[in-house]
Amino acid sequence: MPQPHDVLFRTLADPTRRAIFERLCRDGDQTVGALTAQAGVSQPAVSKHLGVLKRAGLVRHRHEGRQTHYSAEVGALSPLVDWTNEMTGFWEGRFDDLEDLLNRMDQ
Amino acid sequence: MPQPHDVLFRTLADPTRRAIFERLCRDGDQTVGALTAQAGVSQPAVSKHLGVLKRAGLVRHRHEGRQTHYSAEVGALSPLVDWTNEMTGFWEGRFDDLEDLLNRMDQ
DNA sequence: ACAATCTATAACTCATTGGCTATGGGTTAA
DNA sequence: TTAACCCATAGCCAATGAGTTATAGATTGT
Repeated sequence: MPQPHDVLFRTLADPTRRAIFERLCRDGDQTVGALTAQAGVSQPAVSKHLGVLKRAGLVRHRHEGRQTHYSAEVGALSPLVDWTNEMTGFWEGRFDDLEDLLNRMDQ
Repeated sequence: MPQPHDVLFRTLADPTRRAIFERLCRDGDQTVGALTAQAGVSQPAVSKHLGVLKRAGLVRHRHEGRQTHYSAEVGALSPLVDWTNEMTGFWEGRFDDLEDLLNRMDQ
């Protein structure tokens, strides 16, 4: 029942977690250790954030030896884009309605 | 120091608050009473959410007699759009790099 | 003036959650 | 095998924040 964009908003609301996602978008594939090195929080905290990001569909992971590589799944952001388009679209819709009204008043 | 999109993510993370904003986008100008009628929470809760939305720049308000009208400020969403574009843009950037590399290898 | 109405604020409670340390499971190196 | 390393999970704590009721301020109606 939670809409797709709901999970995204909740997941990306935390600055630390969003920073991890941004890093993955910018620099691509990263190990947990590399992410921890610049996250400013402990490794378990990073792992937890990665778990949340994964359940939101925002990251994928693959095991390589004893380390895990995570990468961003940018396509998962589309519900967010859709939502913003919808919100601004409503406004344009009302603008069109106003135009229609004015046109009809002209005649 | 908080980036503009940070406030937006935090503000829109709450479902009740986001629903209020969506309502304002869809149906335009609304009084606190009208918003409370369909929010599923108490009037003080709605007022609080409106306060948060206002501090985020997402709504404007005007007083009309003893009631307050709120309206959506859709333009305030642009940092969100910019952020998503940036995230997907990084990915395209890496894709372009790959293309460049392949082109150079062709020659 | 008084009552009714609308909104905002105050004070409080409770659930959520982001952080930590400790530890276990799995993998590579000595 | 033993040690060192990487990551995930468990368990705990403290801060945040969304909700409530109570109430004050401001406006309209009687």
